[in-house]
Amino acid sequence: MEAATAATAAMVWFRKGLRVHDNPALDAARRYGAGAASARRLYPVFVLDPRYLRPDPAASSPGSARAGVARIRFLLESLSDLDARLRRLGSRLLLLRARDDVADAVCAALKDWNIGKLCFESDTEPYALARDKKVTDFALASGIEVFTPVSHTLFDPAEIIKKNGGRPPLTYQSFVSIAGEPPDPIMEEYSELPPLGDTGEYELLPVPTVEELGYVDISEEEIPPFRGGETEALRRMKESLQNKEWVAKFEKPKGDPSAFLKPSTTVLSPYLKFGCLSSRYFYHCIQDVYKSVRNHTKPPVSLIGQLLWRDFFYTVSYGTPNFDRMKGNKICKQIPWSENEELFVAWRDGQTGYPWIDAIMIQLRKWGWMHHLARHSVACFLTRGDMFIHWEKGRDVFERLLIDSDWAINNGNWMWLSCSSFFYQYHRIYSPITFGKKYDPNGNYIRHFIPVLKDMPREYIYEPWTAPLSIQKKANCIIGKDYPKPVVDHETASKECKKRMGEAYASSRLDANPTKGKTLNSSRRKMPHGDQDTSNSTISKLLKRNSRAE
DNA sequence: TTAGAGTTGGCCCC
DNA sequence: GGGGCCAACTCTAA
Repeated sequence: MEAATAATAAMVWFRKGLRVHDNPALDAARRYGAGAASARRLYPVFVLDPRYLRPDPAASSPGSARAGVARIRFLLESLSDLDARLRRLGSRLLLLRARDDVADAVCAALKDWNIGKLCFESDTEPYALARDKKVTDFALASGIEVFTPVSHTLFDPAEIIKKNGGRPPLTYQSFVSIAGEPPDPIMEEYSELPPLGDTGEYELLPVPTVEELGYVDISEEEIPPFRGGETEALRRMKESLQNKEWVAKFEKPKGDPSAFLKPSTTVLSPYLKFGCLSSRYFYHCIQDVYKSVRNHTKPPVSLIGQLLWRDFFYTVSYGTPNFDRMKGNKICKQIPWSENEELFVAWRDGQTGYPWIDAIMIQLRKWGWMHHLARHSVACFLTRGDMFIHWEKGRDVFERLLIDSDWAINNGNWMWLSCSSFFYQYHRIYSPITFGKKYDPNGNYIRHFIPVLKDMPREYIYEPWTAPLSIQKKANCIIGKDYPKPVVDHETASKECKKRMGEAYASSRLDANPTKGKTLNSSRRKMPHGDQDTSNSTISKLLKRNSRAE
């Protein structure tokens, strides 16, 4: 009876979905074999991926090649918490280390432990789809039952696409009108789980610390104020939802991006990313609050609206080939971004000379989290606003450093902010000076994340290069020595960017409709007087290029 | 073909 | 802090 009896052992394979509540994969695995004569066994498994966790000394900040140390820490905390919660139910987390490939490690365990049913949450990211296909193919070929419920998102992206005639809805409103109401979460609370199966010769690891993973030089790193795990996720959610008036009045664009001691949003995104919090359970709890108040805000700006945005991007990303790049991506504008490694590095390392931009990038590196509008500011600055650098470069930095880094949402928002898709009003540029000042005129946010500027007087904190030398000396911060001079002039850079965006758009109109001269004429007529010469020459260049192409 | 809508800009004026 | 303008984008629905 010690060894797992055939066909009554189930494995729940955790990847995202690091929670016990509203977890259909866990629920199915725990029910497997109920009523059968033989004893039931449950194997709750997580596989550590060395390619995700191995320190990369060549990286631009502490962490692995794929993830900054803040997210790695968050993941480890989430695993510890999951293990603790499973232990309270008489089980535990079986932590395995993959030698190389995670899928291979899962397949080996399935075979060695004689698993009859494998349950894991469906994951729509390309990397996960490939990995999961490998495991599913192996399991089915071995006669193992496989169950992969959709529970990371409110809705099933494939179903929404089907309802929309085979194509993903490309506007939020059309998404919302198709989506309807999400399925209810599983509300049952377990008092116990089936006993663990025998793991034989397998080495079961305790959840490692970041230090044990080989991150040695991080003692001086600021530890982000957000702890990983389901317990913290539920606590945080309850705390946010307790203030019913705040929930009812929540309007995303009105939040303060410079608030960092007490962020103006819930900061539940990293918990949703790892599945420490179920989006359906969160949705359900918000609806509960709405029932008890007279009025509440509505999508897209409301809290519910934010969850729907998440699902919107998941759906579009699932139905769009090459969603994570410009080339070969049908919904992405083809824009001739420039290459400038020096400017890019200044942006990435928080050395642009614009304190508002640099403070945000430093918060990203240290905390792995910034307010949504702060992300907008720096994304606009890197791409269409000031530097005209490819959104994929910025996407890579965010993807590695954010603790809530989410493939669908991150790529979607980078296309949005760079006016490559979804949003096209490239004349609207975030000012690296006035935008932050509006919320935080004293520059407290800047002073916290860029200590060298902490004594800069209020009137110069957003533009320290304009401070007289005597003031710089008094503030112990000489611009050009202690803090960089601006790497671009926003005035001229943003004008140049608008011009280039206009040209790129004109070019894409030509590509879309090469036979129609009409569109071209009308766009020429709309050109402002001062730019007449350059725009005409640009258009003639485009025409030439276009005729060559034909 | 066209009108209207689109999560969250800056600037100036009151 | 609210409203209108800037200069004009794309996509959808009719």
